[in-house]
Amino acid sequence: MLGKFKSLDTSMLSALAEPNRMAIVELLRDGPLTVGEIANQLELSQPHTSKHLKVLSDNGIVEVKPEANRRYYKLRPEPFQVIEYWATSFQKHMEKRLDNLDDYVQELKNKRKREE
Amino acid sequence: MLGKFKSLDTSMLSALAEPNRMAIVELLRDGPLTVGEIANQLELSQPHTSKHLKVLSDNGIVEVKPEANRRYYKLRPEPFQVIEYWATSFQKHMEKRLDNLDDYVQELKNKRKREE
DNA sequence: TTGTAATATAACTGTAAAGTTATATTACAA
DNA sequence: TTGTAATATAACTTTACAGTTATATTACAA
Repeated sequence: MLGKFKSLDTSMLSALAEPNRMAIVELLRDGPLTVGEIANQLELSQPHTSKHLKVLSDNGIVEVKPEANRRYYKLRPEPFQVIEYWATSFQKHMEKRLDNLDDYVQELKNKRKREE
Repeated sequence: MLGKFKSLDTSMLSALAEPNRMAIVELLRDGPLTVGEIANQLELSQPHTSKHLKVLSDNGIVEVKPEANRRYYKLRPEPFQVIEYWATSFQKHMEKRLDNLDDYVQELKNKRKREE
């Protein structure tokens, strides 16, 4: 039967689904940045940026490295691995179901043939 | 340099990030269902279910097949392919950056050695 | 043709989250 | 020790969206 399936954390998805946060994440792809650098590049206010970073941080998408009075934010790789794994298994599951459907149809055909 | 990168559609992500909608999507993994069947299984009201299905439909995550006065909703495979591809490229991009960083550090070391 | 089942949609309410403004905290330099 | 730059956070306003209630639409069966 169709195998067990790990659900994807929807709060983590929500964190990524907000456009400004997605923009932050894409910025950080190229390396760690401070709050100020992020705010400048995306033309967001500092408190706004901090708030978004907190959401990303609470959901394990970024981590902080304090350095003097600056704070460097960088991406954690795990969430992206989790998402990739989820999408992959999801598709496998769908394909498998279609295969099973094929088998079922085939089975019906064979049955009919045997009864001719 | 780091290659071009296709952004992920955040509205599509938002559609998936709502818990009830994620539940609907996971239900539909196992095959098409009518609105009523989904509403029953998830214990959602009919209008509520229709509303969520509209969001999923507007974002290309499901498609409808009317049959008499029922409407069968089924998953479209594309969004999941897109998400997988996005997560994969994202990770590749990050790894590549780290490799470049390694190269850079190595370069600094060589330089220092030559200057000894 | 009337009644009913399945679904969509409009109109509304409540709440959560985005975004702003003002203030607190921390580290450092003059 | 005072001033300043970088950041966080509290308090607030506004907006978006989840969820409900009531009604409209469609297909079919009696």
